[in-house]
Formats: sequence, C-alpha cells, structure tokens
Amino acid sequence: MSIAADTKERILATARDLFHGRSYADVGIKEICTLAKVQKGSFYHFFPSKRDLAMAVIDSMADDWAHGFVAEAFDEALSPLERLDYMVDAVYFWQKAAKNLEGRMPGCLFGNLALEISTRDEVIRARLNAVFNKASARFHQALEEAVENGEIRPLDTEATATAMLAYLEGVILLAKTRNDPDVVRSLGPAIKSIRIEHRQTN
Amino acid sequence: MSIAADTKERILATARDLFHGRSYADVGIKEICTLAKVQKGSFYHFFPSKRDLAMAVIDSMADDWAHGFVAEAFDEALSPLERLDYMVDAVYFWQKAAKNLEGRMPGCLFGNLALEISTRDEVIRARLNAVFNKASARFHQALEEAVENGEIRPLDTEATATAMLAYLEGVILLAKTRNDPDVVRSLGPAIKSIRIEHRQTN
DNA sequence: GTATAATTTGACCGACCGGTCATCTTGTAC
DNA sequence: GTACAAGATGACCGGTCGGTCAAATTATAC
Repeated sequence: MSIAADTKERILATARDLFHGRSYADVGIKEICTLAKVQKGSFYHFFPSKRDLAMAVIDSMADDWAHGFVAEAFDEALSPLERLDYMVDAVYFWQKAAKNLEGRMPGCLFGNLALEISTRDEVIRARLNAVFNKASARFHQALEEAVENGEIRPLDTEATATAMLAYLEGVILLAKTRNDPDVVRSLGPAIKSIRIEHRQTN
Repeated sequence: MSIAADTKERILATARDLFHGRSYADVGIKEICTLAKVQKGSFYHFFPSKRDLAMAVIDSMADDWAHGFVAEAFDEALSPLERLDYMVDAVYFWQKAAKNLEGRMPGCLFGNLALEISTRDEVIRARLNAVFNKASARFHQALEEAVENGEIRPLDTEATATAMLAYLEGVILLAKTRNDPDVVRSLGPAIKSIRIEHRQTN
C-alpha cells in the first residue's frame, strides 16, 4: 500500500509541477507518466481521467498551500496588516525561486487553471471557486481583527477581503505576463490600500 | 480583394470569439474553419500557423478595444476618476452581455491568453505584455490629470496605474471563476482606493 | 502454501490535432 | 480572349491525444 501511495503521490506531484509550469491542455498524460516513471495503465489505475487528475492536483495544491506558507503568513502572532505583507512576500519569493529554476514565472496554479478551464468544466470551476473562497476567508479574518484593533478604520471587511484576493491574483497575472517577479514586490504592498466601505443601510 | 479580406476577417472574428469563450488550446483550426465557413486550405492561405492566428487575434482585439469602449471610458471630457468608474462599468456590462449570450463569463481575452500561453511562447507573451502596457498608460494619464486637478493627493502615478490594471484583471479573474459578472460591479469601484505613494527619494 | 486482491506492464485503439498540397475556380489586367 | 495571380477546395499526412485492456507481477490475508 505504501508503494501504491508513493506511485499515486509521484503522479500527483509531477502533474502539479507540469500543470503549474505550463498549462492543463499542454501537458499530456504520457509526459506525466514518463516523468513520474509510471506506466500509462498504472496511471489509469489511480485516476479515472485527466479531469480527475486535475481535481486531485487542485486539492493537493490547496492543501499544501493552506498548511504551508499561507498558514505562516496568517499566523495570529502577526498583526493583521503584517500578515498581508508576509503573504505578498511569500508570493514574491516563491515566484522568484520558480523563475530561477525554470526560467519562467509560473504564476498562481489556481488562477491559471481558472482562466484556462473554468469556462469548460463546471465542476473544476466550482472547485477553484471554493479555493478562492477559503483564501478570501483568511483575508476576511485578518481584516476583522485589524478593525477590532483599530489598525484600520471600519469598512466592509468581507468585500474588501475579496478585493484584496483579486488584487493579489491580478498582480501575479501581470507579473507573469512580464515574466518578472519584482512586479509582485513593487505592486503587492498596495494591497493594504484597498478599501470597500460599508454599504449604506438606509 | 474585398472578398478575400472578408474571408480573413471572418476567420479572425470567429477565432477571437472561440478563443475568448473557451481557450487557445481547446479550439482547433477545423472548428474555426467550420464556423467561419472556410476550408482548411483557405485558412492556411491567410495564416501561416495557429500561432500567427493567435497573434492576429490579439492585435485585432487590442485594436477594437482601443478604439471601442476604452476610448469612450478614457474620454477626456470625463473627469479622471469618472473614467475609472466608466471603465469598470463597461467591463461589467460587457461580461454580463456575454454571459447572457453564452451562459458563461469569458473574462478578459488578454488575461486568459496570458495565463494560458505566456509560459510557452515568448513572442505572444511579449505581445500581451505590450497590450497591458498600453492599457496601463491610459490609467497613468488619467491619474496624472487627477493629481493635477487636485482630485487625488500626489502619488506614484505610474506604479498606481499598473496596480489598478492588475486589480481590474484580478477582479475579472475572480468574477469569471464565480461565473458572476456582479463581482465586477461590487468590487470594481474600489479600484479608486488603490494608492502607491512616491518612493522616498532620500 | 495458496487464494485473492492490488498493482504494473505495454501494446493497442479511434479520434483528432496542426499542417500540406495538387488541383480547380475565380477575379483582374491588358 | 488570353494570361496570370489570388483564392478556394478537400483529400491527405504523420503525430499525438486521452483512454482501454488482457495478461503478468507483486503484495496481503489466512
């Protein structure tokens, strides 16, 4: 069972890297199998289809993310606004490291997949949407605390949290198009300037 | 010659719609030809390759954009901040109309292509980057005017302009992932809250 | 040791991909 | 009307795609 788990894990990790570095459509099962040192038949023993692989990759990445530097960035020991800066920094260093390795900025796997296949596959779209919602919730919590602390003036924390996530994704998109991680560092910190006021309740 | 131009234009328009609504990789030459009522050989009479078609589509869309509602939005008769709101509105109505037609929010063609193929094709990446630079220049000009007018406090207009473009792209990305154009309307106006201060010149 | 299930192997499939090409038709110029 | 080029036709190509499968191998349970 441990060997099997290893094979599945190897497929997953390989697919994740390839999808992230290129795109879903551009990476074939054959290539994944070759790099993961797995036969095609074995692949289909673990994954019913390429689609299912994609969903497993999304889940896997979301997990790593949530327990990795996102957990660090949103550490409650940090002040809310520090968390935002930490998050931006983490994205910057990650993208820079990836570029040094591969020569290209891969951007955000979720953003990439969202724009590539969310118009074609409702299930994957919903999955990616859920990932974004979870990410947005982190921002939301930080903002709630920041308002409580008096670090920032009261605002619509929920809408602003989503706006901040959108901004971060947009910055990564632009940085990827420039193939320059520095864009993240120069534009990223402005995430703290984004404000959506409370809706009027008249 | 006018007939030929029409054929080429028909290919271009069809490809643009299909690439926008789905993705570059997902749309085949054959499908484009069928919808455009053109034979495959004719296609290759006008376009050397699918890649070249993609570049022509980018140029064509950028042109339409620049002379279409972007020109309207950034009309100098409007106050700078009004231009931003106009731009957001235009995106909202466009996406909403597209969703009503096709059932799905297509998002921004440039953003879509950037995330899908900019890691694979340096020339296309550069082309898309140029489009973004032009868009950013529009924001830049508006911000310059706004600062002159005293509509907003002085800031790093160039960096902020790019940040605003990033935000807009991010908002569209999130809206597409939710398949809900209303996201553009609810988050979009916050574009005016983004600020990047002048770098310290000590 | 034997039965059973999990895993691996690699040949194989039809469909479709981007792209080619010889041939035919149409428009243009004189 | 004749010559020439631009455009249209559709059969065709090798390669790759996601996916299948029967048979062989390995691990597990008793």
